[in-house]
Amino acid sequence: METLGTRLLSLPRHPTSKTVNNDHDDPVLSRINQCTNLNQLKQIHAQMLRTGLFFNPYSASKLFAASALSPFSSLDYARKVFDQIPKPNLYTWNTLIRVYASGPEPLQGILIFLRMVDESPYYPNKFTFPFVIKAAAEIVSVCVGQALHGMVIKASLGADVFISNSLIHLYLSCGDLDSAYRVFMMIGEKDVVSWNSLITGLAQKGCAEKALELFRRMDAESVKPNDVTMVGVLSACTKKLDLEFGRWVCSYIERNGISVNLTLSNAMLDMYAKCGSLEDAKRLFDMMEEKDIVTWTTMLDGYAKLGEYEAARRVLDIMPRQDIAAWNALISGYEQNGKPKEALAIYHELKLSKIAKPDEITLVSTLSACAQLGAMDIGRGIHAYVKEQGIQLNCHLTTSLIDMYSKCGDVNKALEVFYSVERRDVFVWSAMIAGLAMHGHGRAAIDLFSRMQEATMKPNSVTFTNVLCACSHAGLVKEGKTFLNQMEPVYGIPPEVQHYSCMVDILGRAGRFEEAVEFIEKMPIVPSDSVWGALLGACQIHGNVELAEKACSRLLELDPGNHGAYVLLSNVYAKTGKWDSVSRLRKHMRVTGLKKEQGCSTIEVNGVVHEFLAGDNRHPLSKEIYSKLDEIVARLKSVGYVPKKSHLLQLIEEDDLQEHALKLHSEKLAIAFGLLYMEAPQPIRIIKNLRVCGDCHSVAKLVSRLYNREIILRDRYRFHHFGGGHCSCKDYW
DNA sequence: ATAGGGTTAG
Repeated sequence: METLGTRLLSLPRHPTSKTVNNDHDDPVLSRINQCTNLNQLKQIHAQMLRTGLFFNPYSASKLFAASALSPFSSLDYARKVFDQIPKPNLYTWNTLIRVYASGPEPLQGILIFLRMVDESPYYPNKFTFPFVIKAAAEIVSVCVGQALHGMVIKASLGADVFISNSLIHLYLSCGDLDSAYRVFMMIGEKDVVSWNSLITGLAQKGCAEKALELFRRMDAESVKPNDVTMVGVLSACTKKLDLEFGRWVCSYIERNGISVNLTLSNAMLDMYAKCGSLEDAKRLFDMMEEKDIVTWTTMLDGYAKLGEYEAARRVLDIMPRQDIAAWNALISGYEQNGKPKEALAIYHELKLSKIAKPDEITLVSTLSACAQLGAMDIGRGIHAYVKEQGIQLNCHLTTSLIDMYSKCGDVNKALEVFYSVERRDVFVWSAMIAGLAMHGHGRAAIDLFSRMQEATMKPNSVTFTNVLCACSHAGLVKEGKTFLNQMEPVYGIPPEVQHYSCMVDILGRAGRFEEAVEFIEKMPIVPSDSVWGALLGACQIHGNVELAEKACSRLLELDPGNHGAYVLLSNVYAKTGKWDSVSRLRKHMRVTGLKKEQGCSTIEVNGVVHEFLAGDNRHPLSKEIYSKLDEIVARLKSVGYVPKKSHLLQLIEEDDLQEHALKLHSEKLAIAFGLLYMEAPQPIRIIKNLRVCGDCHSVAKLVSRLYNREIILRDRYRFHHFGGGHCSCKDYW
């Protein structure tokens, strides 16, 4: 135990320096700077305690700085050193705040700052503020930031360019663009970092155009940009997918002799890849003498996002170290390009190989793949993994879990996740509203929207799409109108085309065609294909031939390859018995080479996803499935089921052939398969890529009664819960 | 008496 006594006893061992004037004069202090590992530093620490040198605040500050800032430092050890120092000086306090601010627990930086103000004799100085403001930026606290900004002004440090630059960074990281800009304007002598802070922050916050504008102004005011500036500018180009300007920036860098370090090369590489020029990316990649893990991952991601999966895979296989980001790039490449099965295969490979540990991003991508596929067993497995690993649910992960459970058909489980978390951002709320909406719980979705406001969470444009979608699925016309009308005046969110589409859908489903048409004519933006699609969909439900033809032709003007439009129109003709028109349409489709998108149903049994196409024999158990289907149809007919032939797109003359074609619809195969191979109380969950047809809908209702089985069917637009002969959509879809 | 702000991939 070191005591005051030891210190005094040891003092005579430093006869030449009663006060230390220069680090080089003192052999111990100069040794601190020569340490190359923690053990050496600990030996000096021990010696300083023995000799008492440690109790000189200046000497202690030197030791502490080395323990906190040197390349071999450890925060744990640094903190122990700090706690031993009886009277840390201002430099020591500042250094501790600094290391916390850029470490894993920035909040500690703020708390240390408060302790310093409270218990030390020092006032924060011009060095303190940049560190503590950095901590506030890291925890994204605009309140703490504003309080610090106030202290800066009170301390008459408002003119310090270092502090101002930190404040710009802080305000931008909290999304307060106006304040950031105000601070920027107040700086008398802006330096290159002032510009960089603003440009980089704007680029990161999705204001790419503003960032580029600022870069032009910087040029005009002849402030010389540096490499960091160019990284920010390239990042803005990347966000805008502006290859042309990106190329110009690369040549600007060359022309102006800006030093190209690894970070800047990586930013250029990312710009080329994300803006779609794999050739440029590949050329740069091959030319780069120094590559780090970011270089490899950027290249991999570029290939994966542009669908060059083999090339992406090759990069993964040859890169020096496969960290989790590399795997994530491949998984999300598949998942975002609508290849969820491939995404899951990579995830499984990752788990088996144990090369890297899945992180939140891996899980978010994989859950999204599960949601696309309706693979709930696998999704549940991931949820279990999250719990097993003690991973805290952040808002991203919460949103993904809610989305996965909703889209896999278990909205109650989604609600359970929703209620289990403490933190809910606008995405979490919106996902839950969407989940309720797609399951037809329109009222519950709207109630949740009210609760969201009670929680003072500001809705965004997506929230409103989901709320309007809820109104549509539940047939809530009046409510839908109210929400749409409130968007701009009450919430400051101008309605976009998807909101108008939802409103047309709401009016159309309710059969209020005149109103719907008038609404389209009066809407303040040009109606898109989705608006006409919504009208056409409503015409199908109500069998409105005249309007269907009009909507279809408008839709085809905007999107000539939309085969769904033909299917819907054909359905309207069939529903109203206009078989010659059906025939004409068929012929037209044949001539123009338009094919109906193939219907496909998937069902997951024990973690394996089985896929069925209409009339398909690919399944190894195909024979059993078809005989089960025969049995089902026979049993249904015995209680009076008559196949609804109007739901055929093909024009088949003979009656039994028509019936046969209907029987082969993929969702019926999946139902038969589910009845055969899924244990009784568990519901049969099916995902269909297109809208479910009326005949399959009736069959599912009857099966749910006669076989006493719950069937949950997700089609392209919503969920159908069949039970006891009824469907949750109340035959309104 | 020591020092500070802005940087790329998922």
